[in-house]
Amino acid sequence: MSSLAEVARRAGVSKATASRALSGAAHVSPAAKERVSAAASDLGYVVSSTAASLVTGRTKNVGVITPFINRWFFAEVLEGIEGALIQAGYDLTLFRLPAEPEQRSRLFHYFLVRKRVDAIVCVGVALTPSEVELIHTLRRPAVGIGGAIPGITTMSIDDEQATALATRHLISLGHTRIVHIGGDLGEQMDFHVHARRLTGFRAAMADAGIPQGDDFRATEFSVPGGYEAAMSLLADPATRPTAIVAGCDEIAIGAITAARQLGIVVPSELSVVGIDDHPYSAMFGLTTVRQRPGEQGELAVDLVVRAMGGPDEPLQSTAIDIPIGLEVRSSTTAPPVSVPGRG
Amino acid sequence: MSSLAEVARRAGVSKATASRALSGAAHVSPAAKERVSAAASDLGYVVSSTAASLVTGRTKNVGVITPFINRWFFAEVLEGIEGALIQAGYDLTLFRLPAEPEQRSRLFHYFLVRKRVDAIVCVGVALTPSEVELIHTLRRPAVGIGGAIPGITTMSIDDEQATALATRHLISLGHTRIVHIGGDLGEQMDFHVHARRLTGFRAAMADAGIPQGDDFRATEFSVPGGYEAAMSLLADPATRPTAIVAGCDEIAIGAITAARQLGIVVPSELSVVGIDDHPYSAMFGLTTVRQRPGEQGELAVDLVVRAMGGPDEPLQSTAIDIPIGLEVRSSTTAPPVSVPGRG
DNA sequence: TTGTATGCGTTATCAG
DNA sequence: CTGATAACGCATACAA
Repeated sequence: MSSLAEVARRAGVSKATASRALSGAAHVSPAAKERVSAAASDLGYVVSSTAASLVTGRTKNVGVITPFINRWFFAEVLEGIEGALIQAGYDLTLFRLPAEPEQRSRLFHYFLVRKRVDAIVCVGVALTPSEVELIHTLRRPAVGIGGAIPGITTMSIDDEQATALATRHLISLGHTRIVHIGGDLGEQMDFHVHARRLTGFRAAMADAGIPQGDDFRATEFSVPGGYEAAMSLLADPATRPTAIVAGCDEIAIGAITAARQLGIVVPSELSVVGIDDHPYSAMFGLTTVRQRPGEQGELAVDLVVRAMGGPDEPLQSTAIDIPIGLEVRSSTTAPPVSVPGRG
Repeated sequence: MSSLAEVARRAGVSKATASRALSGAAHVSPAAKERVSAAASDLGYVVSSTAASLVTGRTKNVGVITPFINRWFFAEVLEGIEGALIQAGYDLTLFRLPAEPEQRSRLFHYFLVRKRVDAIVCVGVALTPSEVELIHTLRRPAVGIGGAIPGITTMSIDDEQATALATRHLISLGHTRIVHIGGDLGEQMDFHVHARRLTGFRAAMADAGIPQGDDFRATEFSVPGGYEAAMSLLADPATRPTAIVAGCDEIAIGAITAARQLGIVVPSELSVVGIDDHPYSAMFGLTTVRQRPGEQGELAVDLVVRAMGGPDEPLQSTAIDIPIGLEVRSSTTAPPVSVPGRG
């Protein structure tokens, strides 16, 4: 309510020194500083960030774009971003990316562009070349999480390596009849993660010289999705695999639930491995490939904050590879019947 | 980049008419309007929201405060809020409420106060009287979700009625040995929902004249939490209950998983009912009490948007009761051994 | 219908 | 170290 002018008057100084005293940017005599702070707190003064932004050109606010809020990976990233941002003194304005191209365009050209944000963090959205160009003309640092985007700094796990790692773990245990339950290739997310995870799975199988037949089931990236897919996959004892590589932990958990329901013992009769290290995985003893989305969010904030602070050295257009690791629990073991091994 | 002045010059009009043409607020000749829009799109002009805010005093931005992002209820509410807000032309800046009092105070007195938001939506946070007072002196409409707050408009389900409804369902089926697995009363969330749900459970039991003994287990509001609690609760066949009222669906799902693991058949040997209607509930056939968090978020936005649009008629300080309903699936049935009924 | 002029609340420049 | 003063980019009251 009260303005800087009132604070200055009450402290008996000019607006300029009041501003300097409050922002702490320049040298002000201790006495003046003291009087100004006292006046400010008396009046309950708080800067108008809009006025400050108008003159500085900086908003102390970063925009986050994401297609989902209520999904584990995205929510986790968002939490990481939020924490890091508020610690760095920035606000976070949240934009959910609409699926429809027209709405999406409106987001970029109307909401994002009004000089409201100093930087942009995209999670799980593959910017189009024209969107990248828009961001560049805005001269705002941007970083992406979840996949590589030409022209901007991004970070993500290597999706092919993730399923490959999981698959090799199974193969090293002696499995050869392995099926991948992953995301629907038609309902791709922005970075083709479904396709990439399938590719990694098949590459690992091929590398091991394992012939591939009916090796893939598509389903929703959720527990019910994994449950349904596994229910049909495991129904026939004659044809069912000895191991499953799930596209994510939620699918894996659904598959384990289905197996239990069908009386199939995990891991002695069926091994299951997931990707994520979801908080629910430990309870199911799920062996999984660990990724820490929250830390990815924090790292992204580090990068944009540094880019905003420093001079105009624009963020390098690099694709950072987030390390992954295999978390071995009790959902994987050697297959029930001995199969011809390789060593 | 380009300013209104440039647009005006290019269109051959004054800044005033350019402004009027773009905002569409006042009458502008079709010809002028046409030229201005053309000039604006040629230049890729976009209003500076900070400059506009400075003069109008409105930011077209609402603040959302929530203690969690990555929990089903909160994320769901957030999605509802986000969608409604963007449709109404507002941005959403997200604040996660820190647990520590000092950080919390900083959030309110520093971040929230800088004339950045036109309104506030609190999700699952019980504002203190002084926080309510702060919001009132800011003269910003505010609405809360998740519990009643004296002095501001709030909405929530009736937590006592929710567990009471679930419990009565079980009682009507003939159960008398019922246990409530709910949240830890020590780790209360802001609105004492754990305590209120326990109260509703016990009230329903008392109303039915069922004597209560060891009738409550505290755990974490999560699948693993429900799993662990149920594992120990159900271990002894001699003492185990015939039915469980879970504090939320995730606990219920954990309990069902535990029961299956112990070879206890749901529902013939054990009935389980939850609260929420979580997307995973259908897969487990979980009978539950439905609440739609997303719709609560949308309703909250409706209210604040209306309050911002209209004159200074501040939001009524009412507590809106969100309707709930029982969703009967296959996790509940009559108890295994006949017990003395009442009718 | 249109143009002119003013002010929103700060920060930054430049003297002093 | 401090004080005037000029922007920042826009919306509006007022005059034409």
